[in-house]
Amino acid sequence: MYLDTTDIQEMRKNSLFQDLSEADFSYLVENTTRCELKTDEVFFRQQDPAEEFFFLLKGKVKLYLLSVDGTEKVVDIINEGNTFAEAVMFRGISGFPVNGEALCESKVLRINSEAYMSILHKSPKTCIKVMGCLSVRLHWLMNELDRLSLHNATYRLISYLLDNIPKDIIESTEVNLSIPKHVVASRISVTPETLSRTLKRLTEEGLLEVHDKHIVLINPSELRRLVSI
Amino acid sequence: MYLDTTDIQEMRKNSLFQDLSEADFSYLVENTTRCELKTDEVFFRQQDPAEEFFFLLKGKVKLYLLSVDGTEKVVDIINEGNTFAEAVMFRGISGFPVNGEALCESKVLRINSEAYMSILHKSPKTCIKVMGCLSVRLHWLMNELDRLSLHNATYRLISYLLDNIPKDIIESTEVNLSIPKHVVASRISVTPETLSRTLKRLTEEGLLEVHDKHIVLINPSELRRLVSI
DNA sequence: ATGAGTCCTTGATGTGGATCAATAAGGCAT
DNA sequence: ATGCCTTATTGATCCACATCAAGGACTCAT
Repeated sequence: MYLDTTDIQEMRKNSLFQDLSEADFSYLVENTTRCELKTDEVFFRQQDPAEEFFFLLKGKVKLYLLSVDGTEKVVDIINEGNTFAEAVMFRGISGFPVNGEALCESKVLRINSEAYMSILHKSPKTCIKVMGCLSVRLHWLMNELDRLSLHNATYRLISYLLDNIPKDIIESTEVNLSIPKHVVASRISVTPETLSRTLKRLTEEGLLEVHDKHIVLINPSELRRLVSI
Repeated sequence: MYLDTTDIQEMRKNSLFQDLSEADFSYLVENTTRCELKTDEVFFRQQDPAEEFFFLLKGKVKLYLLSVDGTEKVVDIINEGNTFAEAVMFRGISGFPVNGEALCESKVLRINSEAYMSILHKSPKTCIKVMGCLSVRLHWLMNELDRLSLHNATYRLISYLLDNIPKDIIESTEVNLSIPKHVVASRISVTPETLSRTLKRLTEEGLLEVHDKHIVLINPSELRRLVSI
């Protein structure tokens, strides 16, 4: 399925495409298709040949790893307006390192990697932008590694919640989990049971209010203090 | 201190510099200094302004994070011939995300980031090489994240040991830990006590032999089987 | 409305690894 | 040699979290 005007506009906004010349961008658009995903649809798997990368127009996508016994670890949750799996194309080896699955009805653009690479070969400016994106992710991952090994479940939950609100908010704010709790659990590397209990404890301590997927952070400043200690 | 011929030769071998023209490379060399480090010498800290990145000529360097209570997590151990902290220069923000400390007497080249960036601006080919490096690191980190959250201490220790021998070796092989055991422990995110006990258990199971820093992997195939289950 | 399928919660129990503490063993300076 | 310091080992204890198991709330197809 091909792209319509609004798709193209959305795509253009992303930092990987902003700097492209009109001609290059059109060329890229010609090498891009749109694709609609149903909830729970897996649209690429670990080891699949990676001849394209993706731009999420609408919906939510989880990237996850499967271990041999079937347990899954959610590595990242992609939101609208972001690209993903773009790092794969720069490696020699082809093959996705993770699985990609839609968490709800979603629309993604599949962008041909070779087409994008040919453009990069002509535009150092874009290259440097891309490197910026890559290294931001790199540092984010390093931070994740740190959180996992240095900190406990409560810390990780609070961090996750705080990541969903602007950094300067100090009054009571609501976070709307748009994904099932068990996916959140996997994202922060705990079991659903532990997530449930941790939420309960924080509620008893007067820091949260949980109404299904709506979570009220009663005292964001106090929460920030907790994770910065 | 400035570079001598062998320094320059070593540096040239690294993939970040291989593709540079003779002129560009010379220019870079002019913007590079050498620096000798004593054991345990900290030569950059988290938040320090990052105006350069590094190439390790000789020795060993650990990159680590400190949390507020002083516990440290070794994020990576750099070996001779590799660059590090190069990802920092592509982010907008300046400031190292980790601390760097020599594990033994070491020699590093400090390469001016701005000089390298100006070369990148002219050479898409090099850009793409750099992106390759970045995404390899990205996937390596993702793998680490996976190991940490999905697997236990024994798994991580065995993986660490196996990373130090060629992938096709099947007979008994010796791994020489060139770093103190407690650094290994931090690298795989366990306490020294746990590392010690795990080594002991694997020895009792006939899989290893430990002689101080020399560890004999008696049956590499069996060890590989253990971590692939 | 009935049953089946999710998703979440709650309780009971188990365990891997951290923590605390003591001891040993190897530099290294005096 | 002596004492000191760092690294490594070993035992005892503790705790955060996983696991197992059961039940409730909700949605959806029949």
